[in-house]
Amino acid sequence: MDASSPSSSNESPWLPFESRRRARDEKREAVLRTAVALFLEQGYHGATLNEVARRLNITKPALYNYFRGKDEILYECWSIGNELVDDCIAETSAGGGSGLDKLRKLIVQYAELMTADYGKSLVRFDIRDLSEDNRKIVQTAKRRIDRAFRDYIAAGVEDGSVKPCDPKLAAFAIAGSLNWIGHWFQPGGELSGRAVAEEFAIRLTEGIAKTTTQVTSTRKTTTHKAAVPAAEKADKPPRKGNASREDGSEHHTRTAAGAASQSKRARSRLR
Amino acid sequence: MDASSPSSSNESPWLPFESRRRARDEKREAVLRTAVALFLEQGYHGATLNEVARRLNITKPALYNYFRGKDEILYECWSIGNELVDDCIAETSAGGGSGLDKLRKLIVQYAELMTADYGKSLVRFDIRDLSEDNRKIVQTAKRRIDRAFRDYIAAGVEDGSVKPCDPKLAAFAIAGSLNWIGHWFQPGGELSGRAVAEEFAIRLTEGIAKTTTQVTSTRKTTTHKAAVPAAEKADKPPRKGNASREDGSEHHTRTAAGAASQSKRARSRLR
DNA sequence: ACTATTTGTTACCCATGGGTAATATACGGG
DNA sequence: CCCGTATATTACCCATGGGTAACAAATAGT
Repeated sequence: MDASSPSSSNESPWLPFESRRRARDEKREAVLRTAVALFLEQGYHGATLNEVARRLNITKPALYNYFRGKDEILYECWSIGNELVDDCIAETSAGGGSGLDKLRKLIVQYAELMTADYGKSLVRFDIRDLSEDNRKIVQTAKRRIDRAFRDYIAAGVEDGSVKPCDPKLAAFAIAGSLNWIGHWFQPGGELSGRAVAEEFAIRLTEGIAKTTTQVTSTRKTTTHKAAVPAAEKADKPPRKGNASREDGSEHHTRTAAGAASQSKRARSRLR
Repeated sequence: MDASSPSSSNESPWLPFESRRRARDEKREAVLRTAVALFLEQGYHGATLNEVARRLNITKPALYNYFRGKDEILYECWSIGNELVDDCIAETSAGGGSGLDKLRKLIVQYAELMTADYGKSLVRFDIRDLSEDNRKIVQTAKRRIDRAFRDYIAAGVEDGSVKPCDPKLAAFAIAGSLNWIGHWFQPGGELSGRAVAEEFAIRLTEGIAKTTTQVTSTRKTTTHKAAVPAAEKADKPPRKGNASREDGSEHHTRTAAGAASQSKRARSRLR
């Protein structure tokens, strides 16, 4: 299909060796991309491995070169999404600002994740379809995400940027709205994921923000066109480039255990 | 079709006949109650009909006296939940008040529904597991629910009780928070369903309400259960479709089509 | 070219669980 | 008492799809 002819001529002699590994990883990711799309489209149980394979122009047993089984594929899809969320949390936690600021940043990023496949997998897939071990990992990670929301809210209450409220319920309310995006959002719609994300960041914090967004009644800020504060070009995804990738890891990622913690693995270009 | 011969017992001659029907309906509902609990507990695909039957102290084929198949059981579970929601909407629509008032009433009732099994089935079950026909019904009903939220919000914007906003997005945000309840709420927790519901009614409208909400958290509002018109004898199927069940041929339940509309069927004590 | 490894294929296995047929039992009615 | 209906049971079918074994083809290393 691609990149077959060159590389051996003027490239490093090591490259063929590495290119094979890279080809493998790319194939692995291709499987995941196809699988997550199919799982979302037809549901985990409705989707068959035969269909996954067919869309990749291979046959079912070939998939078993890369994954141990269907449930591991599911887990890996989820895992990628989880890493993306972890990155969001790490980034918002690292950045400064009040509790409310952090909360809003997290909402923006989380919301946008929910508009993409791997993000959707976090909320659309059923945890019970995973193996015992992986299910525990997922549950733990979900608690961590929940805690991030609660912590930011609690911090906001502390520093005065958020009205006094029950962080637990407030976090549930916010997370619910955000997770729901993963159910209704379709890329073809009139709203971009980014637009939805920024709208939600305002809307969901309007009720608990103490720094009132002061909607002066004279300006009707129609809120959904251009009222959003322009969102400083803070889109810096190119932070911390994809440096260390070939840290000779197990070529199967297998065991899947312990993979949900360190999210810095800098997945290349996802979504 | 009635006016048959009297009978021998001290009760109405109709009674044995009717008591048998009632027994049947009770068994049907028992199946549904068991099924919805099991589906929620283990997931639709994880739950087996054998297990449903086992919990009822019967065997799998006995279930087929009441339902045509697993997917119909799923649909009926969903249908009950949907009727409950329809009742909420009918009630809030009938009551007066501003758009915001209606919205809050709907939120309270909808939220409390989400803390019970049949309510959860609305958001936890996968629409794709239904038959083609039933899936269409569900989709239509979901749109109707969504529209209720949007309409109330839009009405609120009109009458000035709600800040100008995009009803579509606001409805998504609110519905998301509410639906999420169906995922995290567990009856054993520290918060009652009612408490969560009333908290959410305030919290979710705080951002869009124009009238500043004085949070008097002890809001013992409206009727929720007793407000339903008694209608004990209302078991007579209304003219139209639905027909009387004793049309020997299809002793199963009406193809499930068209059952999602009329919600006043006064299900006995659910939840 | 020869060999070992990776990666893919064809052909198959088989556990699962939804669904059905044949049949037994309880029961109301004449 | 017998019949018809409703209900339940036992025993079975079988489509589905995840998973595997045996084998073939491409590829790297020598």
